[in-house]
Amino acid sequence: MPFTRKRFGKDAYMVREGERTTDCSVILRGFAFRQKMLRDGSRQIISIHIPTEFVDLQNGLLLVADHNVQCINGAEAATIPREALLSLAIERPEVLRAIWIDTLIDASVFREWVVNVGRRDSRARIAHLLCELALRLRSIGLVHDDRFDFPLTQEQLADATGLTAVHTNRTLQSLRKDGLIQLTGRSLTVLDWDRLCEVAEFDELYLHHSV
Amino acid sequence: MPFTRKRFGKDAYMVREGERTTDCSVILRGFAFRQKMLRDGSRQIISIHIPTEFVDLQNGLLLVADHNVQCINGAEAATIPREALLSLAIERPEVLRAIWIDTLIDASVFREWVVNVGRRDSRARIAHLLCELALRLRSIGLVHDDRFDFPLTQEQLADATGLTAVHTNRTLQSLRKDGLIQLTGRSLTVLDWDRLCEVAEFDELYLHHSV
DNA sequence: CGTTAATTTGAGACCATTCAATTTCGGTGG
DNA sequence: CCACCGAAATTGAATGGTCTCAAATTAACG
Repeated sequence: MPFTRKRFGKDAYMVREGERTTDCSVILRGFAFRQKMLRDGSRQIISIHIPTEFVDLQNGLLLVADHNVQCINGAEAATIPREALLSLAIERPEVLRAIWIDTLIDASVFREWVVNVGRRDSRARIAHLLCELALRLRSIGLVHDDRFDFPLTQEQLADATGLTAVHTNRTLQSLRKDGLIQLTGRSLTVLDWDRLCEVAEFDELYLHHSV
Repeated sequence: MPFTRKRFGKDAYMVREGERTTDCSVILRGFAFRQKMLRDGSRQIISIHIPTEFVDLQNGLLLVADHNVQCINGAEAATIPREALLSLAIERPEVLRAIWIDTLIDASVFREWVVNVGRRDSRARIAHLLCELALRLRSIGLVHDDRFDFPLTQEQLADATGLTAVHTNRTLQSLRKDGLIQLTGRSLTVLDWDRLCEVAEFDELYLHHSV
């Protein structure tokens, strides 16, 4: 399948809202997130994406991007022209199936994020985001001894959880004080997985890892 | 295509979280919504669905439901066995394309809801939900003179916007006082579409109606 | 009509925000 | 290697939007 390898610098945009879409990208290295900006300058991060994941599969059929995709500390991606992906999907049903499942799981994650920002308090919100990220990173082998790379700044974490940076800071301190996590620099260690899940009311069903 | 016509009573569950899925349903009459319950009894409504829409297309490939689907004031749906839908999709690429687009737009709506509950204040949240619903209802001809059927109770509206019922009530009053909407019984009239959109910071791009 | 569900109102408390200042950290050049 | 710099993290204090709880009013329904 034809693809182009692309490098993105720190905080670079991979897709911009309103742009006509032409291709889909898989992250090869680094992290990215989807986000929307509001007029007052505030930002909502909608999902975080890790290597091996598509960040914009919807570009396969939707002609205009409805949100931004931004990478975090520089990333590398494989960009595939829309037509190449579509024709492969039509030729090989198992590819189509995989793509569709990916889309469906994406949607499931979005639903859980609605619940997260809509109904959980600040501790649970942040804990939930960490649980999700830990599990997804584990599935691609990027967690070692309950420790993984956590590239988000506290401001970005705030934008992902619908909180302010200040309150995110205080909430993280609260989680640390309780011995749930350790967060230094860009490295996060889950000290007590069970209690973290408990605080987050985390149920991994929505990730559909078994499918 | 084989399907069963099903009737659902007031507040009846069409799909339950954790259940093994077997089929997909299209709403023929009435409204439904997707929701998740938290342990403390609080509920987050994730999306609202109107006639002609699939409520659980993800059941085509995901084997376990990750959320509940509940109808509002009684509804009627056409239930299609998973296999029938899948084999039709494989036979006829244009059907598959339509199904995939539907899934993608669904996901786009979820993303916008994340933004809504994550970053907008109570007035904007409710206004935004109303704008979205009005536009979608208009596209199937259910809006007349800027008036449409609004079946949600204030408690359900609260669960959809991540607010409490009390605060939803006060916010609705505020929108009424400003002459933006009229809401009596189960009938909603948009009195000033432009200003309502303004309050909501509504941009219909994410609905992808042109695709 | 009677009964329950839904809406409305009031008052007080609290979680999260805002704004501003300070400290720490990571990177860069002298 | 250290001084410097900007970004990120942290702290404090005051404000405010939303919540909680409880009661009263209105609407819906058999």
